Amino acid sequence: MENETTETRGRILEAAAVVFAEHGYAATTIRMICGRAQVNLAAVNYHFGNKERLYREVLLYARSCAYDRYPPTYGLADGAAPEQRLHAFIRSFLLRTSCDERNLGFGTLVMRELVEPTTALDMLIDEGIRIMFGQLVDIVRPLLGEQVEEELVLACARSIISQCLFYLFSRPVIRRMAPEQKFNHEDVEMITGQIMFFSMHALNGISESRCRRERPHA
Amino acid sequence: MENETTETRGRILEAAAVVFAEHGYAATTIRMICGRAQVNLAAVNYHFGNKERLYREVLLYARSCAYDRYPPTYGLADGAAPEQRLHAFIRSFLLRTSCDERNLGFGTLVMRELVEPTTALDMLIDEGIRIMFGQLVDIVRPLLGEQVEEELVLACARSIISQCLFYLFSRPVIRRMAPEQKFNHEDVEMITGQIMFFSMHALNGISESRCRRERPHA
Amino acid sequence: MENETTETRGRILEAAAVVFAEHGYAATTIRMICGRAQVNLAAVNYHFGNKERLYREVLLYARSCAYDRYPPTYGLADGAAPEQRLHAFIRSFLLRTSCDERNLGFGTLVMRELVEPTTALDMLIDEGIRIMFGQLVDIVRPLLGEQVEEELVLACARSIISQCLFYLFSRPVIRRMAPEQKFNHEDVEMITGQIMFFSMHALNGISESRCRRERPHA
Amino acid sequence: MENETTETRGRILEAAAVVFAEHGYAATTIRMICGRAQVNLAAVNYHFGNKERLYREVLLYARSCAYDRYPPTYGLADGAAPEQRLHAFIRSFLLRTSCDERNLGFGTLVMRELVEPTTALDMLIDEGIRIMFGQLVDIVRPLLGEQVEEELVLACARSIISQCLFYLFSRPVIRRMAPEQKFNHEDVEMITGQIMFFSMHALNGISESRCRRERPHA
DNA sequence: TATGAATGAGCCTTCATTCAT
DNA sequence: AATGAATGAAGGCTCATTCAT
Repeated sequence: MENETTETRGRILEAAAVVFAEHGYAATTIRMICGRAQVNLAAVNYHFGNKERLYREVLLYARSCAYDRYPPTYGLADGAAPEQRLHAFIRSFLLRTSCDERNLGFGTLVMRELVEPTTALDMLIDEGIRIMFGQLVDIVRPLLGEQVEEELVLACARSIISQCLFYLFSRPVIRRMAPEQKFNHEDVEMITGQIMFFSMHALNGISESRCRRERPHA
Repeated sequence: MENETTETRGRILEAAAVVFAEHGYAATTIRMICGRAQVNLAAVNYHFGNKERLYREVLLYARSCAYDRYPPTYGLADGAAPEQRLHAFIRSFLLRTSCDERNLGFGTLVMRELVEPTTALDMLIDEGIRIMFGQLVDIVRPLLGEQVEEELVLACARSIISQCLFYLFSRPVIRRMAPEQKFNHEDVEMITGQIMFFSMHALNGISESRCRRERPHA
Repeated sequence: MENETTETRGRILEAAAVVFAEHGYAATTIRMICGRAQVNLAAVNYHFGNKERLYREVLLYARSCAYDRYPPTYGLADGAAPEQRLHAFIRSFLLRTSCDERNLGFGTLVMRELVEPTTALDMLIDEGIRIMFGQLVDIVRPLLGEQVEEELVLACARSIISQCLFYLFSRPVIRRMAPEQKFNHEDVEMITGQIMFFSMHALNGISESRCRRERPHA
Repeated sequence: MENETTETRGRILEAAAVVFAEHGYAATTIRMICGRAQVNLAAVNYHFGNKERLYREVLLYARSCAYDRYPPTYGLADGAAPEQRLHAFIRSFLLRTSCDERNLGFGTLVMRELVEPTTALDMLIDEGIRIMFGQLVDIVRPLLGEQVEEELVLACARSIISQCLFYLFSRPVIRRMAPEQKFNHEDVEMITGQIMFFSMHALNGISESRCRRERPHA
């Protein structure tokens, strides 16, 4: 065959991503997935072995879809300044984890994995989260000025990434408290601006205060 | 009698809070709860009607326990300055949602509810989250200077609360990436400091930039 | 309650013995058992934990039923001669393992366990088969005369017990080759006679030949 | 071509014999067989129609293998005396049903069929067991002297064959009670000797007692 | 001739819930 | 107030078999 994966296998994968994202691993039944994918109940077992292995493949599949669409350098020209790179990082992060259907629920899946870790979390950390956080650290470091302690860089990176995660985790709350927010693309631009606004003021403030301390008599 | 709750009922409540926090609503079985509480399997349905109603009562119970121990003004003298009030807010938030057993898993329970909302989330929002967030907004507003738009205050409050939530959500990841972090009381003090450091620089920077724009010729 | 076991539990036990004997462990479904016992499908799990534990209890239950009805000394007066004791041993063995319904399929169950051993076989050997065989050895020994080597006693005991087992294992064949055989009580008496006839001639012959060898000049 | 069986078909047959012998008909899955034979999962149904027909062919195949290696006259010269013919019969029976791999589990397969008869048992009886038993009867008859009733001959033949079967059926028990027994070729010679010893004493004793009764005044 | 893909049936087990006491 | 017994529903998984190629 030309296509390396069966059509059935692909249909299961797409359906499973949506259902797992919507209901979580435990509450998702194989029957739900097969019903949505319009395939036989035993197909999951045939193609993936069992529910858990299907879940792991779904995580990888959704991640690759989301990252292919929105890499951390999304919309960024080569040789961009650190501030622009931070902007692109935040924006692509939000887009990647938004509930756009074509992300296959990637954001929600990871979020669920954080709250109810399975063995798949180690996989996500080792092959994704660690790298992603490292990229952020490399972006933040030059923004803090020269010779800044690594621990401070890490703390600032955490403060920034936490603001991005907030719009992932608090989506249900915001949807209830402010239903007019839709988290569509315009909202993402606005939220990116707010996070940038707050964070750049913080980083600049920190950078300046360290300069003053460094050269107090200047 | 004043204490309308029997001992059995109380034992179920305490056991259920821990088990629900550890395994989540769906993965928790009534057998687990009754086993831990050393009561009969039918006791849950007798005292609480069904699993869902027990869960709602558990949320309320855990919240009241955590809030009683760590109110938002925890360790704060009357008439404190805004910056001190922000410090107390952040610190009490972290302590309240830490995994100290006496919090009965309150932080984890809320976090799970965010990821897998049930009808109980509305209850939590209306009777808790909204108030808590309002308190933060009232603390942040004066820190941003006079006549600042409410939308900006809200955005800053979100940026601050998101940093507090981060240490709740990313606990499993941090536990894997940096196992030396224990989230005990010393860690809370340190984290509070980091969040304050980043946020005060941001708030001060924003405040200053607005002053300059307001009175450019001064 | 007065009766120590529930009625449901007892009904399951009796039904399971029959069905396990008829179809074997693997081919027996819990549905068959519950259907026959007229109880809910989950009752097996409630009362016995799982299929395997039920099976072990069935083995013990059927054995105690069969042994209570036909102990190795069945129909034997105290101080009987060795030949009479052998007769009683063989007869009670055949009766115990016959397909009389009140034996709850004990013979068939053990036979199946021999062919398809599970962990339950160790239990049967340690608590039953070993003792039973030891009793036979103690009966055979005096029949072989004085100072006979133990290995010879064991070999003769095996030859005798094998004839008893034959009517257990070859029942399906005999039923097909000689359908007039019913293995009812009269048949058991006749078969006992045949086994005794063959075996006593063998034992007597062995005993005599050893006497001649011992005292060749006598 | 002369060899109408393909290589795949042959591989399945050999693998199936071993697996059926080891696990029994019900517990054997087609996956096990195809896995062992290194053929596609659908090959069984393609070559044999279904599991049951494969099983029947396996029985026939294993029997022909075992009988070709160890015919009832194995190691016997023409015109041998009845006692020698009995010795050869017993010895070849034990060898044929031993667990030597080249017997393809024939003994175990027949034993399982006795315990869990399928329609294949009729086939085995009509085409094998009946003939085999008739041969034994013809050997035993002259050993009992002249003009002996046929029913007595049959009973003695049953007593002898039962001793041979014993070492087939009680293998799991013996393996647990006396693990040093390996049922290799030396063991077969020894066991043959024991069965002969016991049985010849019996047959001789019966024969003599009948002579005495026949000619009491001699 | 041979196979990868797919399927429908069924099994063991678990669970929340209810009932009779 | 509390409990042991019982139940109906459903879930994950396995299996023999079939189909299209």
